[in-house]
Amino acid sequence: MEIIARDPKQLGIAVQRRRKEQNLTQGELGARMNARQATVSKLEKGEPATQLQTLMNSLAALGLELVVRPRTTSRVEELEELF
Amino acid sequence: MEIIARDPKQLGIAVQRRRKEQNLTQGELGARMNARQATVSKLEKGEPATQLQTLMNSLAALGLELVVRPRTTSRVEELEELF
DNA sequence: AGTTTAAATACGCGATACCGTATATTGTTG
DNA sequence: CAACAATATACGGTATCGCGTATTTAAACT
Repeated sequence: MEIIARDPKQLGIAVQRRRKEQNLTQGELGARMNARQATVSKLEKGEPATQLQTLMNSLAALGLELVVRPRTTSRVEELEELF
Repeated sequence: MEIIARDPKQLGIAVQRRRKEQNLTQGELGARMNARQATVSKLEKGEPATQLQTLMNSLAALGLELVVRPRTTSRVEELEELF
């Protein structure tokens, strides 16, 4: 399932959802990414100062990846670039 | 254009590519996201300790968004989950 | 209700972000 | 090659991470 994330909070939700799908606790996920349970907690809560490394490690541990793409405008999928 | 990012470095590359497409300097992008040119520089270089906030602000300023999805396995696009 | 498991918080610590400001490098162009 | 533009680094300062360790809430289950 794809989740669009435009802020740290949505990223946290995506991580949490996936973690639960795999029936992992924060502690177990933390163990797989060499982070503490408390760190996973903050990440899932959408702490904006979380480090990129922490996010990417969690995604790797959960078998997720990111795609960077132009913002979709929901309505017109193919909106033209400014140039 | 979509860019798959599995680590901070690839994220930095995605940001930089987009910034150049818009003919912006690091300083100009920084101004749009309330960050210093030096911060943009580190982000684009893939500094792993960069904060999520910094990344998300840059994406917003560039009209980009993230999609979180299961890792693609390149070969067999539809590989089954363990359960 | 009471016990156990999980998640959210806390304290001190070392490391590093990002800030303002500034400079050193590197690139580009005439 | 000179001159300017852009990027990479640097210094002191404040803030916060993530760490180890631990505790406090909050959930879940018998």
